[in-house]
Amino acid sequence: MSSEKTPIPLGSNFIRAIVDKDLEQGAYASRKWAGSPGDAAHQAAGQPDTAKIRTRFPPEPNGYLHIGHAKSIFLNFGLARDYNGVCHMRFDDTNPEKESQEYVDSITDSVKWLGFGWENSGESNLYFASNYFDFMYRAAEALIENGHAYVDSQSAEEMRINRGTLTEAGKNSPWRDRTVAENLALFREMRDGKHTDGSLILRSKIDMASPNINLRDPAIYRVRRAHHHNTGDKWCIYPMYTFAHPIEDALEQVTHSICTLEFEDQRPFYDWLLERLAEAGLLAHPLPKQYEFARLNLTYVVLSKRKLIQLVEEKQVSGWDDPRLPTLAGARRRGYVAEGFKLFTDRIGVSKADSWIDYSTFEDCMREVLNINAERRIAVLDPIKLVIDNYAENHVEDCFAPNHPLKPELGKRVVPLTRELWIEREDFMEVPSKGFFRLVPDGLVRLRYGYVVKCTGCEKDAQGNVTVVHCEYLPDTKSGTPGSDSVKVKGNIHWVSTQHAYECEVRLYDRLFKEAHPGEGDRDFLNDMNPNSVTVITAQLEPNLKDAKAEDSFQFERHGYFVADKKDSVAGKPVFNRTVTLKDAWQK
RNA sequence: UGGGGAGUCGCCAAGUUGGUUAAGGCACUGGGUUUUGAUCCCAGCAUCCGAAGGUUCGAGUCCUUCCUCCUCAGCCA
Repeated sequence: MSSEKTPIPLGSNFIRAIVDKDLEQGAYASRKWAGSPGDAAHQAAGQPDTAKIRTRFPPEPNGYLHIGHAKSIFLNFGLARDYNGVCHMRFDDTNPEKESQEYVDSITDSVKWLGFGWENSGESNLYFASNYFDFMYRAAEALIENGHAYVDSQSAEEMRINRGTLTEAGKNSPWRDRTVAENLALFREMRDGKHTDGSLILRSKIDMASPNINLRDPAIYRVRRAHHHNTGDKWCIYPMYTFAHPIEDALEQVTHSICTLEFEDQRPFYDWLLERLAEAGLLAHPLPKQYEFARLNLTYVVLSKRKLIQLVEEKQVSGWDDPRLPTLAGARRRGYVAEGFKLFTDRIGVSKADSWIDYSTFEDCMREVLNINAERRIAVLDPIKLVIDNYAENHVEDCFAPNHPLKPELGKRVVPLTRELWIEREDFMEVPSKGFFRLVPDGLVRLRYGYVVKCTGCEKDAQGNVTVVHCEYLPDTKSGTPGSDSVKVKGNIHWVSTQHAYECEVRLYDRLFKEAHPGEGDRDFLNDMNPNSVTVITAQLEPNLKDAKAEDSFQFERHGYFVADKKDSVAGKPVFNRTVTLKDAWQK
């Protein structure tokens, strides 16, 4: 048995492999944590960090979170959870012009909704990049003092020209050799509001000939007179992402800084900056390391912030929480559930390969958890009347329907049976197509949880449309009675008593786009929108559905999963959104 | 055409230091169960790892060349 292979752990991916190795080698064992973010001196006075690893989820509060962010959330928070670490919730708010409290609120809501928090044993790991502006300023001065940064007087246009191209080296700025004293004075003037927006900029001094354009003296601090949602008007200079992000990670003692692939080229600067600050004594080793993974691409949706904003602003959808949008706020209203997101992220994995996930994979995950969690109810979405001609006119009879076929402990509920019922229009065919085994003239079918009935015919209007279907019931065949099995039928249809039904608005949602890759090639993505992405109907529901609370999910049997709308439901009068249909091997 | 990445079954994705039969999931296809044409169960599903050469007793894993795709030239993140 020496050749026994060790089983591959579930959810194994390259990032976990890195963490495993780091932990095994004790790469971060010497870290200290003073209970809050801070520089080398601050952390040195703390205790050995009990968190084995620290990760962070660092959105910019300039929009709503979407399904793509969910991947990052589960990755970062999930890693921390699985490795006895901590994941920080951090707002990367270094660009005041785009950010707002509204976005901060929606983001925290969504992350909590997915099941994560940042309170750990009395410590809140909710942070803002803007909390670190003082340190960032100090770090910038340290860079200047050590000859690693300078104030440039070139215009943005001049800088662009002198940056060179992908294949040609850039040219040094004529201001690159200002003295430390001069740079320091100028930078302080920038801070003190002595210079207009855009007139001066602080740049790191690295190499204008670097083949990596991100190393050609990247800008790190700009003058920008804008009100910040958090720091108000305290600052008129703001750090750039490139400069701010590594510092945020370091101050928070983050070990594994995980971001998407497009930041790969920034990693050399990330390391360069942190090393320079460590040399200056502002930070201590071990320093955080950046790792990149492939962002999520999902068919039939758009995840770009620009496009999402366009859909909302042009009122193509009802708002950021439109149930058809891939935003987490929209997904929640749609009835998608957090546990389904977890399943989804586990299922798609994490790698560096660009990939497109079929939207159906996402839907399947939702079906899978909803199948387990959602109680069953009966709903007739496209009603047509069925009359049981041999059933007593005013009789009301109790039928018993299990709340969940997989969970008998959830009990049964009573649904009233009467002479006139609503059934699904598509469950009757006067001339059946091949393979159809529901209601047909002279055919037998079971009224689910009730009796077997025999169809006796139908009535039609002047146009030939069926208006009423007639049948007769077989008295000994009631579900749950000894005789119920006496007659075997293949068809099984659902129904609601016309006199008891809850007439209700139901929104049938479908995909927002009709193309797998909206806007692919030179098409305008708006032209790829599905004109039938929502159909509002009036359905006939089983009466107790009136008591559904907002955000309660149900399986409407034989149809799919539906949720009582979070926004438009009122007590005693919920309205429902279709989350996802059931799989249907017949219609396809 | 410079730099940095990626290419394993229809869609994802494991494949540590080369070791001999290429995980797993989803989808799909059969069959069974079923008062949801759902669920569930069982079975099947890459002689091949972007291509071509090479090294080796042995290569998805090493070397060479080539191909394809993504990404970087904001005082955005």
